[in-house]
Amino acid sequence: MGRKSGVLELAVLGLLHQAPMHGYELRKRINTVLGSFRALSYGSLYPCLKDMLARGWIAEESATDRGAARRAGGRSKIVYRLTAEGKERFQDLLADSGPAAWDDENFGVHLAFFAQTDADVRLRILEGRRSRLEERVDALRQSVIRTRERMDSYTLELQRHGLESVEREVRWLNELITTERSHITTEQRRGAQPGRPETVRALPGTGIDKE
Amino acid sequence: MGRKSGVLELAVLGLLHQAPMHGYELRKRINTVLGSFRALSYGSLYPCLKDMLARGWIAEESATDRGAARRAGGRSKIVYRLTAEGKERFQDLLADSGPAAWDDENFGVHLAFFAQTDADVRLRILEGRRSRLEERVDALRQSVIRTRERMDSYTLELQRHGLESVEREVRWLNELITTERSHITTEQRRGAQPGRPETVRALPGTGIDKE
DNA sequence: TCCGGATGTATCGGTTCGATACATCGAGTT
DNA sequence: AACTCGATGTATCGAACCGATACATCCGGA
Repeated sequence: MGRKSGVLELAVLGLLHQAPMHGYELRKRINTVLGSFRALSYGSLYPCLKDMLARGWIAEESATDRGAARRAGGRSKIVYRLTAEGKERFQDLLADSGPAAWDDENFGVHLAFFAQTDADVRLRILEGRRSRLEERVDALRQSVIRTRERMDSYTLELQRHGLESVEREVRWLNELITTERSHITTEQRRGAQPGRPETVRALPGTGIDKE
Repeated sequence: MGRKSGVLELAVLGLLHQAPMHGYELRKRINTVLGSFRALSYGSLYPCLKDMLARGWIAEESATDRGAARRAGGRSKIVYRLTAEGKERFQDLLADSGPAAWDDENFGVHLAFFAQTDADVRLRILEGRRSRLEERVDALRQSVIRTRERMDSYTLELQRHGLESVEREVRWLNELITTERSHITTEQRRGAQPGRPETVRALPGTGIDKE
């Protein structure tokens, strides 16, 4: 039913880990927060919720809302929350820093919940993602060079733009990795416990309005 | 069957417009040339080809290859080519510069075959695409500002990066538009016929290797 | 008071993906 | 010469997914 690659599950788990909420709210947040990486429709969400419910990862917090549910069936406004198993499952999925976490969809979701993992996991994912993108850059460079001159300039420009986007994302990852490394070293110097380095703040260049 | 939005059809039509080829080759080219915008699996391609065949847009050029087909069934290596109706349909789809051509998937395919259309169509599509992206930029800016401070810096950085990508694409479009406009004016000055401005060359900054 | 839009749950049809099966070919290996 | 291996090539199937839609409630403004 809601089988897929698990990325949807991770997203739901992560959002519910922050606070209990409705399916509606869940969908909205996924589409804004992870918008660039992942879109989601109700046709996927509700079956997925049903699955996770059956597996005991989440539970209904039947709020029944403002007394308006006595009508047919009786159900309305279902608030979901994480169970203990759900939290466990969330940590498991999040801590998977293997190749599965490198690719487009998975990486975005992992990054969105980075604050809930350990620094070394973050670093491994970041570096894995980077190597993945570097492979892609190589392939694209080959492709651009090969078709250069043989194609019209529009096709070329299209490919060139695609290549540049990936190159730029690699540079972005490099910044993140640098920041991450400095966090780790300062952490070790202070002898902090390796578990939850309270929400890291001040990544470089978080100013969107300087243009 | 192969209904969808027509973007797949346009891609196939466009590639066959350049040269007849196999389904296999078709898939490869779509995934490299339009790679960043559109991926395609055989599960979509072959049904689509069957449809277009039935509608008379393409035809088999039963090459039967190197005499190796007498075995079971007798078919192997099917080369497809465009029919007259196919070419017509291709021009129709390509000339559609309406809102349908603004969105992610459609735009990439249109751009890839820009050399086969008129300059004014190109300009309209480019500008439409830009306005579409500008709307998205507005929404994202709102989103970033709204969640700023209320979220951890990773989520914020994720959103910020998404926003920056779109902003950069707008800038890219601006360059393309400028180039396009200059083409139109020089064309008019020379009094060229408004039909096929032979493959435009030398878009700005086509150097990929300067880093 | 009535309308429209946001909130909210849920499903259905159709499209697409990913994996796979099957077969041939050329190149290199032993 | 036989063998393997990867690229080429056609084709399909089940599962996942999207987009549209139906239905209902709530709230604010004309």
